[in-house]
Amino acid sequence: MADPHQVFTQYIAESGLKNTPQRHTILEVFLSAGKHLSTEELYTEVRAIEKNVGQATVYRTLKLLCEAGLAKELHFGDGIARYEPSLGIAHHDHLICTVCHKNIEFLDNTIEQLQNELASRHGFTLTSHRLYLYGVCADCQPKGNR
Amino acid sequence: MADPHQVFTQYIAESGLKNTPQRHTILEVFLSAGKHLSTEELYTEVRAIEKNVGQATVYRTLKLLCEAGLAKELHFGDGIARYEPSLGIAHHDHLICTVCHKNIEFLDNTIEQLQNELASRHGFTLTSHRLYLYGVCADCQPKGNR
DNA sequence: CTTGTTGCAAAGGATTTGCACGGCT
DNA sequence: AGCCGTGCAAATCCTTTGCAACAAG
Repeated sequence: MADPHQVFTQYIAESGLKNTPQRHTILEVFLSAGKHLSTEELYTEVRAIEKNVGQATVYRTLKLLCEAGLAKELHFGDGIARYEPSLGIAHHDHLICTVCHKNIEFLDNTIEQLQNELASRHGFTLTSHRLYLYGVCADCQPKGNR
Repeated sequence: MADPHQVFTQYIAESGLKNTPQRHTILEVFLSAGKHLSTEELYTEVRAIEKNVGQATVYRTLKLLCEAGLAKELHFGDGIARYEPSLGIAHHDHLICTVCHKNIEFLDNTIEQLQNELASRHGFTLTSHRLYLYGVCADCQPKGNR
């Protein structure tokens, strides 16, 4: 269970929306990409399969996927939005190399818990959070070790 | 010491740049704002003092301030960049209300330390990080307590 | 049939850039 | 004089939106 297409279909039905081939193609490509995709990258890959898809549809569908809880929007600091699948994927944060843009996903339960405590201490009901660590990865260290 | 104008002047000198009235006016307004400013807000406030300043200069100066370590760029998720002074201001993160956009600054040393450990565990040299907690503040809770 | 959906192109909003003029140094 | 900085407007970049044709329920 927890099949993304199924979840999507259900979300669509519940919202009175419609099930179109474009949407499922986009979801398909999005899920199988295996990495964070920008809208443009996703658009390009989708176009490789189905040429009759406009970028507007990719933007609209990506937004839909976020609402359906199937995708998460990420901002790595370069001004363009990236997306990653989120269904059945454990929450995690990102460690990003500012040189090669490689990124590592991590999860630190202690940090997560501290965040929740902190929010409730301020009377907030936490809905989401984003933690981005920017640095230089081992391969990109200035003192060339290679 | 650690007078921002002084730091700025020094940075400018070291970089072979020039000391202009616009730059100092912008810095002045920026420092005295006492809150996070978008480029447009800063531009508007600067214009109230000196009408002969273009927004391009505000953008350019803000970038300069970031390079000089006097400002930090923030992204609250609405697609527009905001800035806050950073010189002599302790590092902190942000807790943002998704309803009224009010934001609280906080610092949790344990979280900070865990981030560093995490980064070095992955071979990264951490240069900066951003932690954004999004939620609903006490005043904006759905079940109207008022 | 009714209403949501699509692709295209135009519109938008934020930020950047080209350029000729003006001002430090 | 030389060079950086400035304002203005045009240009970009990413994303959204209007619209007429189209397709799903």
